[in-house]
Amino acid sequence: MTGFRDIKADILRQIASGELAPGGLLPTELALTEVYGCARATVARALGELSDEGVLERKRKAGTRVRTTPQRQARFDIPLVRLEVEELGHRYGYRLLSRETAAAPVWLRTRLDLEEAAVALRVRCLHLANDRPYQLEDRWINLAALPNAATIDLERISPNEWLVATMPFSEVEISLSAIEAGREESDLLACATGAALFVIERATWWEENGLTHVRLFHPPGHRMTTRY
Amino acid sequence: MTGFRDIKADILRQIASGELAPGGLLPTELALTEVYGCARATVARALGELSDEGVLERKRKAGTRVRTTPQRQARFDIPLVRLEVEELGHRYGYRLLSRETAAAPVWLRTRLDLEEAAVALRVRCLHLANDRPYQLEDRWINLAALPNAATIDLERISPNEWLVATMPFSEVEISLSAIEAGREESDLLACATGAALFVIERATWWEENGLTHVRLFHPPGHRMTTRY
DNA sequence: CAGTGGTCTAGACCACTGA
DNA sequence: CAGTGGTCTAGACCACTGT
Repeated sequence: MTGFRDIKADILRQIASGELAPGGLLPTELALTEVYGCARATVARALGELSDEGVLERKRKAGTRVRTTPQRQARFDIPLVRLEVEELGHRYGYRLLSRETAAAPVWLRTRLDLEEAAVALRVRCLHLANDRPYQLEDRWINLAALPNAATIDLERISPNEWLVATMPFSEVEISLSAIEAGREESDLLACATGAALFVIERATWWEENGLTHVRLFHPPGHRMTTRY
Repeated sequence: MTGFRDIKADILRQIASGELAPGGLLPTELALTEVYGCARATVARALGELSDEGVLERKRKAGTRVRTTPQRQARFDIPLVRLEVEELGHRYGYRLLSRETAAAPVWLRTRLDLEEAAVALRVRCLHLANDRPYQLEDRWINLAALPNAATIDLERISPNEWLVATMPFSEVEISLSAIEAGREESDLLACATGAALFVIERATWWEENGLTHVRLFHPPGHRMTTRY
């Protein structure tokens, strides 16, 4: 019995072993049904998935080729902080640092495409693993889009968690970078001023309306890892 | 005509609008064929893809549910440095810094599961964008697995590029982090000592054999971004 | 054990695109 | 314009798993 997984595995094997060179042309789907003794839909699924994964390149009439430079993609899971901490076997803790309503600063308006008069809720909080700082969250919420946010009891539930449960989103932009810890960040994260922090930045929209922007700071040594 | 994309879009819309609550149960595939007026395979494809994307959760007999905490995944493309630079509209440059053969240090042997006597080629080079440092590459290549590496003209082609064209791989681990620039890194990347560098680390195996390990350092301000 | 998803088949029509 | 992939249909059998 030849399943679509078998076909994928066989093609990957052929690429690895050199039988299929980068840029090389594969047989047509119809020809492959005879090679593998299965229906065309099965071959189509195998090739289609390999194409999605960036291994193959498919064009009508031109056929299916092995990508010359395999489009490597790294997929990272972005779980809730709480679950991430618990997954590590640590005790999760949460502390609200500050919460204030203010006019949205220019950079935020630019980033989320907000109106000039936009008002935002700024929340800063700390996520702990075994009582040690794990992640510092600095969030801005567009109150025009999410008026309920103003009434949430943020002492008990983190904005992260509330938003995930509440908010639909249509578009997300995630950005990773490194930054030197300022005086404040180093205090809160219990590290040296000037230390290298790993920063995850996320902006979220719903139907063209900017909803929220958050910067998540991790203390030195933090790693985001994926394997495939 | 109802295609699988239409079905996906409609389900996402229902989740966003609240018609389908997190944890909520969807109708069975068979029931949905009547809702959308299409074959079961079409519904199956739509639900299957949403499941792969982490929006839905499917179990036999139990049915299909909306994930309570949407398993958000961020996909980042990891292209060849040269292409990445050219994509930005900059002129790509490359400079070989050093190249030496040495016994593999302990951390490398541990990381790649190498034998005690393993010998490695260490290559350090700099990738430039418009003559300014863009990425510092510090690579170790396991010569037992890739003996050809010793004979490559690394003045002309970067190890990155050579490996992509030459090397099949079965397993990759990518790790992102932030690190303070040491004296050497800051010199080469034209930034201050102690500046926060964004680091991409990648280890590659082929059939249980460690092939190469590389650390890619980016100067302050560098961002890795994705949108979906 | 019965209901649900997971996969496959054989056939069909269409859209795109290279020759 | 002809060949290729992209998608759909109607039907089938199976594997898993909750009841």
